[in-house]
Amino acid sequence: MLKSQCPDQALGISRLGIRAWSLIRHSAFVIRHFPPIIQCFVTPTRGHEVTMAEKIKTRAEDYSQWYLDIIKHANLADNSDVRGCMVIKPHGYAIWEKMQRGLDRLFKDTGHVNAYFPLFIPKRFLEKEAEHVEGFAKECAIVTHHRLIPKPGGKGLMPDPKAELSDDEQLVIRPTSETIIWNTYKNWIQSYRDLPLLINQWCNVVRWEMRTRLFLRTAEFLWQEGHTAHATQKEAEEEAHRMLEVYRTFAEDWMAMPVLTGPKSDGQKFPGAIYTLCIEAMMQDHRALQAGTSHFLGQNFAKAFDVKFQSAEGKLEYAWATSWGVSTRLVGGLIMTHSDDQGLVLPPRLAPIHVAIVPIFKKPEEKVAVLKAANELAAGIRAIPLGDWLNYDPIVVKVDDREQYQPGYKFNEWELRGVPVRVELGPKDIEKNACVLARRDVPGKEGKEMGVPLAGAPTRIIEILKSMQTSLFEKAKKMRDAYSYEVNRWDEFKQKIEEPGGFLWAHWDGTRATEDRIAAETKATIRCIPFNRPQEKGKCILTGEPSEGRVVFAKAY
RNA sequence: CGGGGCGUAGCUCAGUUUGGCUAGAGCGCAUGGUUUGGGACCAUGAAGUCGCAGGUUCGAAUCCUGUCGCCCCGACCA
Repeated sequence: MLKSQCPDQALGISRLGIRAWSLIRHSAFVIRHFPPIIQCFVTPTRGHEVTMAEKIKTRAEDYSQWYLDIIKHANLADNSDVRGCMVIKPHGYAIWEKMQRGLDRLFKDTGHVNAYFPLFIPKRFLEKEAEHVEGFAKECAIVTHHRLIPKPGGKGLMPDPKAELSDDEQLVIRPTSETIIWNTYKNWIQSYRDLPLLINQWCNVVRWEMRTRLFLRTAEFLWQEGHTAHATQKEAEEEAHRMLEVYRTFAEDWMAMPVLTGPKSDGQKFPGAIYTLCIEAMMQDHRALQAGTSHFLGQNFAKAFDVKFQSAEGKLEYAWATSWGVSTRLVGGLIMTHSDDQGLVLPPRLAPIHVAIVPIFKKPEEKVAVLKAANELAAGIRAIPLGDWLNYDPIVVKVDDREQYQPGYKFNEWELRGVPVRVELGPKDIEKNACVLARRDVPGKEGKEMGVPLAGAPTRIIEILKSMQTSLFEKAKKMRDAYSYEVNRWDEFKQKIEEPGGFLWAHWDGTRATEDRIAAETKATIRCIPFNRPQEKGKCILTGEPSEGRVVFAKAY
């Protein structure tokens, strides 16, 4: 019966065996021309969603491909020709810039200043702190020569043997800067009056990773690293906790990404630290992402680099240290926390573009009227001060007046790029002095508001942006809570970590050996020993030994 | 670094088994026209050192060796 009503469908089906696309493309055609028929034919799938499938794999189909597709099609980054390194494209970099600005202000508000230390670190510096050396030695890029010469006989260049650096001169590209910085602090710190020293640097670092993944783990990445020196242990520990709280604030209030906070187990801490605090988030595939770390370094680096100061009592003492960092990995976390199968979803406070206005017109006189209204509306939105909420940055409104694309194409494109609010403005709206608003976090019709009066649109848009910021957080938190379990039996642990995955709150005997065994059997590691865990003694999930409280296990990125 | 898969136009891929005419398609791109409220259509056109380097051969995208890169699974990993 369907065939007789619409011969095109039969054609589409017969092509299926030859090429899947034929059917898909063909059904898109059918939809436009025979709207009543599709309902029984392709059921709920709308034409543009089928087309989207050409570009983005769904999360259910292939989560890691979905992640890569989003990055590619939202124009965030490319793989480069350099092994393990990425090119961050303007739209991706704009997100990082937003993060930098937000974080930098939080750092400044807590008394920190920025400085810059060298990219090259003398190898001998790295050797000075035993645990630190061991932690980083395996993944260093090393500078051994300082000149290239033509290869004998052939094309190409080679390091000049005469320009080889002596063992003592060899440099590593910084994997982190504790050593060069503490070597410098030796000269800056003499008296307790020089403390605390609260310094941050924005820079790149290199870690020679075996397997890389855009934004989440690359050989070179961008980050900030704070390095502070204090007169007392108490002050340094407070600093480490304060900066973790800064990270939590940024993750939750700006990125709308809920995080657990707490110390790492000894097995997971930073090499050279007394302890490491972390923020830990859950991605949509229920794996954990370490999103930031803050370390209490004790006097380890002060001792290694002989950083002593004279106290008020006139005694010579070693300084107490912290370091803390977040990286472009946050961009990966942001993508995996909020995005959907249509593309990128960005929380408004970090969106490089907040509002896209899509004008719709056919006739020249319509074009004039619509563009005028669009520009006036854009000006009206820009005129609303958002102050602190957007870090005193202007709200960015784009009037998409490109004429080579149709409105439908633009709708999809702005969705793909994660613009929080889209305005649709055409002749029908102009007649009513109104417009249509669509919010990115609610896909389809439910996310659209029709007939919003133009005069009130700017304030309505701001309301939507603000509500979107909180609802993205709530949605992410709901997902995390839905995949967090208290687990008490080992078989249950093994089964849950496999399917559906998530955060497993389980008792642990506190030993490295047990942690390693659990990791070996299940690939789950201790992500965090949450500050807010309930007071509850118990028995270790694996060994049955006494446990002080539950820790959070998960598979991690 | 181990196992598997894959590198052909910006993207997705066909062609490789069995070497042989001038290397193809769709999408995208450019130009012109018709279009424009959820990814428009027609016409014309541009675009490739077949990942790279050697080798075998009269002849290599195709066979051989090496190498680089990507994806998946391990190992590794603030």
